Amino acid sequence: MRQTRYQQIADDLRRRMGEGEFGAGRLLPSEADLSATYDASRVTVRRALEQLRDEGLVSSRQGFGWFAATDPVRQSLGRLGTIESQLAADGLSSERRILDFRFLATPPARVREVLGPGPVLRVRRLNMADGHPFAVVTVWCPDQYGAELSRADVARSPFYELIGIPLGSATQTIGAAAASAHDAELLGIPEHSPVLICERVTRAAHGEPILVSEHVFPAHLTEFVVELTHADASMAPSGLRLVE
Amino acid sequence: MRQTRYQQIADDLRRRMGEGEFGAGRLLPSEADLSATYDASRVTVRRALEQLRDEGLVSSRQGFGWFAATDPVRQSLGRLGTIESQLAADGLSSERRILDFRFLATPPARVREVLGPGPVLRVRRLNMADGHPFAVVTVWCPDQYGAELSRADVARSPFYELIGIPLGSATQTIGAAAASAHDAELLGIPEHSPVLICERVTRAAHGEPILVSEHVFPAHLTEFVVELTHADASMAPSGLRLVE
DNA sequence: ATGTAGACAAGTATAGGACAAGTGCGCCAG
DNA sequence: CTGGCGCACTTGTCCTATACTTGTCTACAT
Repeated sequence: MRQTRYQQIADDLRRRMGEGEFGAGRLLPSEADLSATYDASRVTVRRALEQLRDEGLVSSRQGFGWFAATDPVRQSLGRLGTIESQLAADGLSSERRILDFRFLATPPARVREVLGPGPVLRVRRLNMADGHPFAVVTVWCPDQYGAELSRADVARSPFYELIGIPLGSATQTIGAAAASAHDAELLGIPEHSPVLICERVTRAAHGEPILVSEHVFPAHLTEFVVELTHADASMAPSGLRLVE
Repeated sequence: MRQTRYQQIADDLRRRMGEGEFGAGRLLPSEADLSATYDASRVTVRRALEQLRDEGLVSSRQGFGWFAATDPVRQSLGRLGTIESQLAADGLSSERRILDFRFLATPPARVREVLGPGPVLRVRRLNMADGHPFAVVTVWCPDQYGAELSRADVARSPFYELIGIPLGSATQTIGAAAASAHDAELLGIPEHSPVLICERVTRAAHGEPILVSEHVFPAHLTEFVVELTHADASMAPSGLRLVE
């Protein structure tokens, strides 16, 4: 047994919810039904459901049942899956609208810090989910790798596939800020409303940084979920650090 | 024999783990299984596993099993340590100022969902770094565990130490919002300025949720860092999900 | 010092069951 | 048509039992 049974069931339910099988606030099958379909005891099914409840994906009412906590389409993006893959599973459009595609001789300071002083390709795009904008993404990539890419390439495929070299580790930084006028307009939210900002430095397998990306999400639409398999020795959220 | 048997086994297990045979928090074969496959006694297998435990590669729980401790997210989060330890390393003071300490007969709905309907202890505090506030923290804890705690206890020690039962996993949700008037005043920031909000459900080793906590940080002071040891198959930040 | 073999205690996961309490719905008496 | 009752079904909470796991110990061989 590689995993506990209730975790397998929780994973499967999470996946099924992600595929929209249980719609907006709809009821899930009863514990008895799930127990039968998974061929597991009710205790085990309950443990799986309770874990999903801890994650905020479902709620329950005695005598009534278990139901998806929020809108299924958005709910679909469970746990550590990626948004595009989840949307694809839903058959929903996850369109990448390219806003800007240009080579910069002198990148911003932060990008130079990571990628070095050379020229870079900067691509700015708007990610759409189900017809609505949900992220403004900017990607910086060294000239060397970006030179062979076309605007059409970038619109069609994820960036990482186009680079053509194996990726290694990445460092992801999550912060918050007030929306700039520009981002607010693109995302259809009021200026200065809160946004989540995720900066990511992706490195090649050999360790050299090859991509810097910044994702801006409306705060009311998005949140990050991190599973910690053993609780940290502190009440403070893990991974947090003070900046500047 | 140039090497001891248990060192050979430890080396082999280390190699197998390095090849990803036991990924992220997955269970290893039981001591009995390993004993059979390596044709060694259980004691010897244990010595090998204990060596790996000393190296931080695996953990174990009685009655459950051995599992790989190499979850990239958790590892990096753990490595970063807590804010308090960072402050201590910088020679800065950190203080916990208790704002409120009371028992609630009927907790908020979200807390009831996780902890159950019973009464809870709610502690609200202001975390200070170098004399400046940097977090408003609210912790909910079942009456059962909170009954023996005093206000002084909570001010002195981290909550997790006071509960006195071993902690298991946790689920951490990171989002952003505009600061409420109350939080803004406590943190010394303008109302509606962006804040990072981290909700955390901490479970005991046996899986029962025992703590719900909410941390509110000023966005300009704080960010989360997540290390991914192998880049995800998407440009989208890992762990993100859309909500409501 | 290292390894083998075995026995026992303590903890975990799961199955299966019983019962209480809450919900929704149809039926029936009025 | 309406109100109330009962029935079927649901979750919430307990219990026992079993199989399996790690933790710990003793005895013995190399």
